[in-house]
Amino acid sequence: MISIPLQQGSNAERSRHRNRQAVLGQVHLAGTIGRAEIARTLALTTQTVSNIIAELSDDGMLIEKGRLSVGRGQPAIQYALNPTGGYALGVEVRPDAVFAALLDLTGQAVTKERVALTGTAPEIVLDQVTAVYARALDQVPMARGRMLGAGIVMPGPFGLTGIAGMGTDLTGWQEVDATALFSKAMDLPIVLSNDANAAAMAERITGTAQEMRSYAYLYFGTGLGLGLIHDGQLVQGAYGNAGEIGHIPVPGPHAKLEDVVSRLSVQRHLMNAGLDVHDIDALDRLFAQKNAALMAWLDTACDALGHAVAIVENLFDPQTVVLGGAMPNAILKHFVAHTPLPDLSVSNRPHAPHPRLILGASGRMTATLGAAALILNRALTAPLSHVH
Amino acid sequence: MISIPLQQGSNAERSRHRNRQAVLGQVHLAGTIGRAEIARTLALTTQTVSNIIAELSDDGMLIEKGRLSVGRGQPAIQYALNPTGGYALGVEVRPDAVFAALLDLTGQAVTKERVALTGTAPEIVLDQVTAVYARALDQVPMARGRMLGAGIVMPGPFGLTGIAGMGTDLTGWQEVDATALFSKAMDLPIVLSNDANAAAMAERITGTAQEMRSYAYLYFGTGLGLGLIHDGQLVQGAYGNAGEIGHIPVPGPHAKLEDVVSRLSVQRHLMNAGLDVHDIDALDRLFAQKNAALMAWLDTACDALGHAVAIVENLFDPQTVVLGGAMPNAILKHFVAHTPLPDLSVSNRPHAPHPRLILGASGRMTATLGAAALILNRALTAPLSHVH
DNA sequence: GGATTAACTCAATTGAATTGAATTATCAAT
DNA sequence: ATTGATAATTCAATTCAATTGAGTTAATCC
Repeated sequence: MISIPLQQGSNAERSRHRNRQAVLGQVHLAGTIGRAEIARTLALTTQTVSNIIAELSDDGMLIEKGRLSVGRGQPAIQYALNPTGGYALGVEVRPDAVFAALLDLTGQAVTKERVALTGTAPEIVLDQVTAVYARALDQVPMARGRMLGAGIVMPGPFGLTGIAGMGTDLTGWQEVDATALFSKAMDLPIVLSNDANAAAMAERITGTAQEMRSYAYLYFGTGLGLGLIHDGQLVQGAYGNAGEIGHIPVPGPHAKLEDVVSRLSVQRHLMNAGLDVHDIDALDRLFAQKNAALMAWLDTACDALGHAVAIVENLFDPQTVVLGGAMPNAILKHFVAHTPLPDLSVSNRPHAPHPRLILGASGRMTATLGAAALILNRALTAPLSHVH
Repeated sequence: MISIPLQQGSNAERSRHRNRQAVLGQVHLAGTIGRAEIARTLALTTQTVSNIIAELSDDGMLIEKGRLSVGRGQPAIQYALNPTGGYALGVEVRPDAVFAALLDLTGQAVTKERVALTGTAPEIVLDQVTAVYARALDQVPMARGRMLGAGIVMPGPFGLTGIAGMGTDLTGWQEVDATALFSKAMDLPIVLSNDANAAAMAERITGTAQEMRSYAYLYFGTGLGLGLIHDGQLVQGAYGNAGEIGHIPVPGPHAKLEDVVSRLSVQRHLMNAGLDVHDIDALDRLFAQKNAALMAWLDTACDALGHAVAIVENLFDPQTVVLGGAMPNAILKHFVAHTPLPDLSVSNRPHAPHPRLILGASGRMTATLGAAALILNRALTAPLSHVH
């Protein structure tokens, strides 16, 4: 059950599928909305939308939310996503642990769990993931039979590339078809991605970028990742490894960007200052204390981040750049406030509709929640068509 | 008649339109192909494809090319694009001249023209463009009534941005809705883009990237541009200014990439060496003579280009990077052969299916032909759907 | 020469949209 | 308070473009 991009023709069945997706997407975007308005935005007739909504209500995906009177005419019956209408599992596999969360259709987490790993071999990981999935279903029996799929986040890059074997890869997984493996073990549709892509998608489903269709997300993980959303869909590249912004060369004594901007980088820097900091909370405390070593690192990192933003803006011309990831919220806020935004950029507009750099989700679970968002997005976003 | 991306539902009419596009796309891709094979790749029935092909043949878009026997069974009637079935006009507006070309449905140029400009004011440009369009229709009367649209290439960036007013913009056009203007003047669907995007699309329609759906194109223009093709469509960014790779900072004494890699850069460098070189042919002759100043510039440029390739590969993970533009072919070949490809890249694969850097179209008309390709692509490429 | 295979065609059916007419609920004007 | 305008909704009939199933044709294989 993998997702394959395919040049495919259209027929009645596939049209209906697309229209169901589009209707759900409009409801998600609006929060609550009436049929006539959906019909107008999708260029369908109200009758068609009525039929689809009846179907989706039967399936438990939508619920009525009373009537809303706007000016003259009969007030429109409002519809909203039914939270219990569908669930998505998000799983993040790290070298030392598996994080998992079960999200309802509206993107709310209904379970969260962390499981330590004794190794990263596929059998060990698979055992723990299926176990955590089973426990999630036990906690939320309603989700059984309503699972939309599972998003799996693993350290990229995927396949054999020039940056493989550099510590980011999960040992034992280089030659494995992870999608097929998880799909078989859990009997679910699987989407596989890296942390940055997942986090980027989370912003579209529940975060600060819900109304945007084109934006970039800079993700603080072990390294630095980039998630690109274009027309509401991830740009994953021809082989699924797009967004490895941490590996681009930067000016200065360091070889690559994530040597200066990443969790590993700050840990190394603090270690040189005699501080052994290994988790987000400790980092948060240091920041609250305005620790000199940390502040020095932040200065360098802000400059490098400005460089990264310059590249991303000029290459993609996004609506905005979102900053988030496995970092304390206060530090991300500091970055948003203090990163020097380049003048020489297509995004340096006199009357910009959005800030160029905004705050995204932070904390340990960001990528895990994003993994589930990859699945939810599939249910809620129809590919767009270009009309003339 | 502009192209607006829109979340839109599907109905019978729009399905048929999509299927016609997809059938034409398969014929274009294959050169000649039978109905049953098209039906298989598009997941439609042969009956449906038969009906669509009958329609397209009636419209003059397809022609029969005999039967092809492959093993057992009745040999399939082969179909090919009918060159005279549709035409696209490509227009490139430069500060000093307008270039135009009329392409038939297969991407062959049937007319080419250069018109000098006395100024860049919208009225002047519009007059010359409509005149050159009229002359093209006179030369190819068959094209009258069969025009698919016009692609217009103008110096970006579009709208007000941080890199506007830096010599790349066309004076008098900053506040103008160029698409509406051309559309009204010529009564044609218009696609507006920059030179790099257009050239990138040309490779997909007639060039070296016909079978690829995701690649990047580095374009030597006045500056250095980037065209991104993802899933067979241009990635233009939220405001249409994606691909301004020339403006990203580079290591070294220069501020930005196109200070080192571009036509302006080589001209400036040669000027410092006492050589006043202003056109492609002169540059070609210098290269043939292995001129020392030029060779020195090439060394620096190759390094910088390698830096650009590293960024593009790690951010997009494309199938390949195509190098082309308004440069002598021999020099582009030199770049392809001598640009140092970074080891630290997701594209550095042990068994790469494509070379990482390949040669694209070169010469003065590259972007002009590409402008027309933007229109042809619209007729030949259906957006893809993700099936599970 | 008969069996097999595959492309193609014809006619009937189906799925999902649209169309058009009728109904209902609200606002606005008299 | 009544009436008219407006907009959402529903019902029934229609239309569009696909699929389905049965037959025909033209090649290869044995």
